[in-house]
Amino acid sequence: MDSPQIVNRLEQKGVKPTANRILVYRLLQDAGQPVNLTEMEERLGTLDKSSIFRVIQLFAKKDVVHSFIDGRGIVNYELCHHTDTCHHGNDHIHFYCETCHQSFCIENIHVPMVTMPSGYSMRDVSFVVKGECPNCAQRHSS
Amino acid sequence: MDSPQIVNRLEQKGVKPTANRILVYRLLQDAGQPVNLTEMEERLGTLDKSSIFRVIQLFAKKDVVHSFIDGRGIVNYELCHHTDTCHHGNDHIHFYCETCHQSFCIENIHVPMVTMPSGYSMRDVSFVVKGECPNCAQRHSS
DNA sequence: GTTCTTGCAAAATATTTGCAAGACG
DNA sequence: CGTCTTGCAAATATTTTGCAAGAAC
Repeated sequence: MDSPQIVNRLEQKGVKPTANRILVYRLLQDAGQPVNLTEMEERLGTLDKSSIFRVIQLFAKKDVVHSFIDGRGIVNYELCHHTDTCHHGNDHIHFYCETCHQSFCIENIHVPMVTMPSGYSMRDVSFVVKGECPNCAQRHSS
Repeated sequence: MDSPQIVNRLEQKGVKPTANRILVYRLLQDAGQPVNLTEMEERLGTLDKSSIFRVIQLFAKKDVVHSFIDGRGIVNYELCHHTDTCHHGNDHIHFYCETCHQSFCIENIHVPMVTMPSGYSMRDVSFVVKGECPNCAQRHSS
């Protein structure tokens, strides 16, 4: 996705496309997997942590990204690929590798439906599997 | 459960029953729902945070408690009710109330089985539903 | 020129460790 | 005595906010 397309995408979501926001969007896109604030800070050396934070907060509010808590308790962000304004949360499960501390989207496994006891409202769900990712498992055995 | 029974329980799990450990165990028992470190510190005014931390770390290692990350990214602990030494993780789902920030065990909903893509190992799972608990929902409507 | 955005600094929150004193056996 | 446990202080890590300067319109 080129810059003009990112601009379109952001405007579509009601976000004014500033330079920083385009940078953050591109980072999320290039990463291809969920990233946390510290990782974003490392990869965007020029941007201040708090600027990234405010961009990503805005993205979350405007449904440009989804966020979830990884297996360590750290917030991770990923682009929302849904069209238009989606107001749903996470629909697929995530995997957290306890060796390399990376998170992965398991897009083809949807979060199973559960029916909460009456009285509980359900605004979002989070299903995180912890273990070791294929990369790290291979490195171990070799 | 009285102190002698707590002592038995701890010894059964291979934990030497010191005064602090019995206090922490009783707190978890009385709470009846998952609690985090800060809550424990508040309720055990006399115990130092780091002492509680080391007790709860030991409990987790010895499978006296299970831990999970709540909807805010904060570690919560609950007693493990399984007999003997259990080496499984969490088997039921949790609910996190975004209003009162309390966590609840939904004991009668087991974490649904999922089959990860090949190459991923699966050591633990976490299924957290976020929303509003019955108490807070009622308070809203009244 | 008014509003929005950004960068720097620092506060707030949660977790974790170092170390010396004390308890226990 | 030697080991385990505890409390205090402080380090670390992550998230969040205050504020003033700068950019955008």
